[in-house]
Amino acid sequence: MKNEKRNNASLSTEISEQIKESIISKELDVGSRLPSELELAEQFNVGRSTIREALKRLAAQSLIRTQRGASGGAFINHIKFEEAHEQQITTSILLLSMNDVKFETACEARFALERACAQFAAHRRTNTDIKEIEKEILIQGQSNLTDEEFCASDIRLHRILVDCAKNPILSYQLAGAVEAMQPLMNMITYTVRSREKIVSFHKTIMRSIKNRDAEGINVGLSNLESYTKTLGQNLLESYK
Amino acid sequence: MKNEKRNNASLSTEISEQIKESIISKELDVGSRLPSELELAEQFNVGRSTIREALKRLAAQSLIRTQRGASGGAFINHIKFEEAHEQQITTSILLLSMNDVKFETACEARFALERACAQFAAHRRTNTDIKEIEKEILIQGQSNLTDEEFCASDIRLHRILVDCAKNPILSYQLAGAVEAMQPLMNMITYTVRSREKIVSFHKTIMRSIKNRDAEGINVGLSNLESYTKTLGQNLLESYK
DNA sequence: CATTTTTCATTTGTCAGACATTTAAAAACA
DNA sequence: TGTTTTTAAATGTCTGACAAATGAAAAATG
Repeated sequence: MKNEKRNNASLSTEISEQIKESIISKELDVGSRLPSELELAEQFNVGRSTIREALKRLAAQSLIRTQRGASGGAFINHIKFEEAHEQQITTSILLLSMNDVKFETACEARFALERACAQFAAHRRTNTDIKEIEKEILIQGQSNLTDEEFCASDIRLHRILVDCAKNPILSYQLAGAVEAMQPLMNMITYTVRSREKIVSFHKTIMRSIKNRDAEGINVGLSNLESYTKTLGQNLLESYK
Repeated sequence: MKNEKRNNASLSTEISEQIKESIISKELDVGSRLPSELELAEQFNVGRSTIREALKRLAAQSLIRTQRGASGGAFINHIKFEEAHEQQITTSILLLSMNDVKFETACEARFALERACAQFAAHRRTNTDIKEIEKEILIQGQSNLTDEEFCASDIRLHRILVDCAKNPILSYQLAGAVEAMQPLMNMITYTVRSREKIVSFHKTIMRSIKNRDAEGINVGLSNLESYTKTLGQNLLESYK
């Protein structure tokens, strides 16, 4: 771990950046323990609170986890898909809501990404996948379902769809992207309410997956896309 | 801002979570200022250092930025694509390197995502895009190029390719995914060295973009994919 | 009066020392 | 040997102090 000064950022920022680089460059192994806060403070020649603030920064990014007590300390964290996923979604949601992205743009991106796994999904879907999708479609048909429950099931369904591709990286990237756009999508389904049609699209897509018909999946997704876009447009015009 | 206690996490974690939710739920507007650290400490009934650690957590996620001096403080940050991008890449790189993802899986995901924008790229590419791609291809042909420079140009080229789709969300998601996999990819190009072939694939893809031939782009990307996979396999077997 | 300089109050950044709390290992004990 | 107690090390928190930055008000200056 080096000990140089670079820009004019705060000490705690610099220190956290240095440790971060050590982690990324694998100077520090996963699971290994950092020196105690007191030792780090001596090494970097700063106060303990400065070190603590640096460590909190790293903890916020799941780069380390801390443990209290004897033989406790800060350990290099093994980042799992779940954690990374959570973070990605939070960031993406904020990004979308703060940069007034057009609904059309978000919609286009979302379905383009989903279509990206159609080919794999058609080849690799299991019977379990089909059953799970059927389960969600059944749920979505219940008339006593709240909007929240319907949307939650919608998210699950699309996630299963993505998981059909049996590529964890694809799942990670896509699930993040799709879920991040869901708040925008929910705005639509909450207001316009068009469950029957959406469910019918889901059914079509499901049949294509069952038949291992990649092109059919793509068509189904594209249909759902244009329907969603229309809904979005109507909603927008109703505000004028 | 509420003031309840929930789980058994540390105070600073809880406080940062509470503020985070206030930001996501838009209780707090972008650009607005949080109370000063002293005021927050009083509000939450904790010491100032606890508040500071909570704020550092939020700063690490780009949710707030802090400014010193009179009328300084912590401000809700407007997250821009650039920042979110950086974070996403860091997380993804660590995720990939820590979860021993198969090269084949990463490769498949990467090119599937890139193909997702072929259709749009074919329709929307501008002449400027073409020029920029040609520029990178020229660079990649230079024989005195270091491996680092070649890889950097490779990244830029694929990023331009993605940007051809003129969908900022697609660009954000894909560029993140593609760049995160680059270290794995670099491992290949560094060792096996086969620039001529890669450049020839790039040229084919470029021609398809120029001709607005979406299918051609897909074929070109798929060819590049299978070639890259072969290289990866050879490299793996040479280690046996 | 207008402009420049100075002062000042506010706020974050850092440090030092103290105590609380947690936890694993060592020591004492039965 | 097995159980309980003690102890030491580490993070978590609080307090008070000072440094440094910074904008605004006040004062000095022409």
